[in-house]
Amino acid sequence: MAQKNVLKYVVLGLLSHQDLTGYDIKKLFEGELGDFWYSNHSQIYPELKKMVESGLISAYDDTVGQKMTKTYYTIQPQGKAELADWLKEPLNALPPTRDEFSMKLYLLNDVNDPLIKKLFAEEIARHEEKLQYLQSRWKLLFTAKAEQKKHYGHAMILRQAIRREEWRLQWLREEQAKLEE
Amino acid sequence: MAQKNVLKYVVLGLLSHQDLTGYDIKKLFEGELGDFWYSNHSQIYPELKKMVESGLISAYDDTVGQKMTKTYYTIQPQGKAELADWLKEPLNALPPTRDEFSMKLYLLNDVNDPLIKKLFAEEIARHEEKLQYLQSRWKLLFTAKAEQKKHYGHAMILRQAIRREEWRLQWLREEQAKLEE
DNA sequence: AGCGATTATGTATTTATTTACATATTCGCA
DNA sequence: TGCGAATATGTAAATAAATACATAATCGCT
Repeated sequence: MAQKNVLKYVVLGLLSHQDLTGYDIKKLFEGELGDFWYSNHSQIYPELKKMVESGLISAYDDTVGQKMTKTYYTIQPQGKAELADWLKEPLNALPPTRDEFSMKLYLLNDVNDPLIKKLFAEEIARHEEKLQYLQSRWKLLFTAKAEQKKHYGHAMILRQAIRREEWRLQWLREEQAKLEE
Repeated sequence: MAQKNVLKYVVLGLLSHQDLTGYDIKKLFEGELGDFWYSNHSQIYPELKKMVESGLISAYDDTVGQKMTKTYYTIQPQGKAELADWLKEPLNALPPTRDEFSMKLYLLNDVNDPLIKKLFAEEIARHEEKLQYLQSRWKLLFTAKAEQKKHYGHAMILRQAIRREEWRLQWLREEQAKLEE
């Protein structure tokens, strides 16, 4: 199960700010939210359907161009109540960490195995890439201080993600340096 | 799919050091490996069976007491080859982060919502607990410097996990302090 | 000798998630 | 005006993972 249908609450949370289409939600996961939550559109659309059926949200259509309709979803009182409950509830247990990089490192084990250096180079490269992306997001969204106050939670978790990447890179480089000795 | 059957390679990696039973593997996941990889026994036993069928590993029985048999698994040449291939392969794409704490923070958004403080207290408590556990593991396994060399990969990733928790706690406490202003 | 915790191994069911399949319209641009 | 990218929405199939169901022997202790 992994996460006790957190997607439902994430969707409720997003809809509690404004009406959105399934596509909007998909775009949010691909963009600014992607570093904290993600679901494929093949999960999003059925979930929205189920939520309408259970009365948590309602739907209305809008027309784009000549014939294309898009469906917006609105949170309903029942949905607001469930969202509030979830926010109050204690956090679920931390899901088990599954880290392929660490696992390979553990299995290689021998300091002199040339694959270890390759592994570090690879891991560093991808975390550098991620850090750059996150920093560009920060610049784009929160250069204006007023925005940091307005979207406090968002600013906080973006700061956290940036820190996480910086720290990971720091550790990776330290260990890499040790390997060179 | 999430992880392209990494469990198979993890099992191969573990068996490349020594023969193990399914229960041994389960115990490793519950113990020293649990911070880097984890699977339930309901996944482990069927996976071992499949691996025997495909010739990656072989099985032999041992008797405990009067009638209890336990099954050990041995890596076969084909398994060694597949393991070596996997270790050489580039890492799979980073799985999407799904962080319930961050998600709640994002959704709460309002600095003054009293739930934010509660959320931080909770998150700090559980990371403190995890850090303590990891530190006790380090003490137990690597107080002797010789062990750090012998199990280089293991020492490395345990250090990393400890760092990760320390850093996360540092960030959490910083943000918490900001909230008090 | 008995009892509870641990060892040991499995299957069944449900849920979550990914990948692939599938289709149609609209927007921006050259 | 034509074409490719983006918008928009779905379903199907496969895999990964969690939870629940199930059973039986052994070890350590009192």
